[in-house]
Amino acid sequence: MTVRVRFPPAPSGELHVGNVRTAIFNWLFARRHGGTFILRIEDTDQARVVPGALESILEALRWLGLDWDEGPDIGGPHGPYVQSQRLQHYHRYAEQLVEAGYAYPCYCSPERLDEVRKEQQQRKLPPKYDRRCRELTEAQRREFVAQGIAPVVRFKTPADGETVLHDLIRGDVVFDNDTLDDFVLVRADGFPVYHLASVVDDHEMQVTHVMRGDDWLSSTPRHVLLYAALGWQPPAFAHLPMILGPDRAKLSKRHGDTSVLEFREHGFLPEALFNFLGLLGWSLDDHTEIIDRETFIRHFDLDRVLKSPATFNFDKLTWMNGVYIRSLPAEELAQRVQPFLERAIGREVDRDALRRIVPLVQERIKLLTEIADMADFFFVEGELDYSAETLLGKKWADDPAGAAQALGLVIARIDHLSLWEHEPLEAAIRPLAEELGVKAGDLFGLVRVAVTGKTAAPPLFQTMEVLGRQKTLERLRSAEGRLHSRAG
RNA sequence: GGCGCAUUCGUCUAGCGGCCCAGGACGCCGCCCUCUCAAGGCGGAGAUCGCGGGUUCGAAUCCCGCAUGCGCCA
Repeated sequence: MTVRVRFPPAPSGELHVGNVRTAIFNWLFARRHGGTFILRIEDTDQARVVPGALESILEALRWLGLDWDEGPDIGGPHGPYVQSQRLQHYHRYAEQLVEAGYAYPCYCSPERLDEVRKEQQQRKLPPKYDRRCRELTEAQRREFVAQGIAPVVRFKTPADGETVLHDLIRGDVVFDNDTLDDFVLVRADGFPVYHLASVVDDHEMQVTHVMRGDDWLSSTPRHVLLYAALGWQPPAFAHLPMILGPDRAKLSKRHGDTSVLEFREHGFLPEALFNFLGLLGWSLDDHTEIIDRETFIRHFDLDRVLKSPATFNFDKLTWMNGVYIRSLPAEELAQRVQPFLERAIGREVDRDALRRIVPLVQERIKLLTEIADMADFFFVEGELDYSAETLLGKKWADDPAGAAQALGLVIARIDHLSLWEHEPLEAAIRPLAEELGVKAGDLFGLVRVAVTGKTAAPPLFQTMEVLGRQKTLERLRSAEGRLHSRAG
């Protein structure tokens, strides 16, 4: 049997990291077993459909490198892959269920259902439909039809017995049928409810494994019952542990920036997010943390999926992102970082210049966005923005004249260097510290602020090399000048 | 309220009866390297394995209760 799995997002908002972990596990399972990964759009709840959401979901999946074999945009042998375009399928089976006595039309008004529910709550009973329309006579039914009441279709849940769910991750889970409701299959507006639509689609699309969040576990007995009533073989079920926010509640938009595309905006690499999410609820062994896509595919399986939920650990993701950034070829990192830098400084940057800068910052950034803070000074024209206090630091705070003199000497030493590279630069400047009777670090610190405007920056001499003779000297003279005017 | 699921360092996890008075990773702390910041190296603190009963020569690992958390149903 060849594996067929699906990922069914609702186009009601952006794809968030909790959902996408489910997509990753499904994708991995399909790729591991040479199976098919199906993308299906569950938009039967039309009121919740958000314009543009579908496109952004597809974009997020593509960004993470999750490709699908059948789906709304590419079609496939079991299309269409959008539920709102499949209504006739659901109606056909709903009718079949009614005719076979497994379902019935219900004409109860929302008001009546509300009253029933309230009364049950008062009597501390579980809220359940009281099944009043289950045994309507033909005459009563005709009467409702004559009144023009649009019915919902309800499933006739067995009053007793139990339904067993064989879950690949949690084992057998048993539900008493009397705790189940006569749930709605088709709403009054003719749209099917999730349970019907997903069962029908999973069957017609020949899905072999339903892997979804744990939050669906409680509704699965309904699905099992539906499969039986329709005379179908149910797929295998695997309920994945959920991802929690810092407050240990199911991760959602409420927890802030949880959308996949927002992670992209914040400078995370797709391969890092993929790695991190793939390790939430699954592990390769007792020590491997950095796992590339191919290794995931080679080893992923359900037997190492955990049962317990996992809290999303932002710090670890950030660390992992740094690992991936450091492992990138410089050329590639330059390419990835370019849009973030351009956005920060507000103009285009030259790729060749960036290529020379990247090696200096590569092991200093954990997020692509950090390129801005780390390298913007390379692109500043004219004066750098820093205070005299920053320039002088602790060492020179009481001796601006000394600092000015030191800068003057630095300038004199490097002004006419024949080779403007970091080694000769260092060879020219380092001995000066001893001559001045100051620690090398103190002299370098002064020069660093003069050249970069920052106290924390990439290595000084390489920075000077990349910055170039002209800009470096300009900045040193500017700093010297500021100190003179301050001292004077 | 009913039903269901889960419970190992702060967090992600290893562990499937003796190798564990519990291993790895993130984070935290210290030291080293060092021109700052990082990266890297070394070391440290951190879990009576939710609690209580069993079973067993022996339990984080098996069984039963309880507690707590979460989810679903409206």
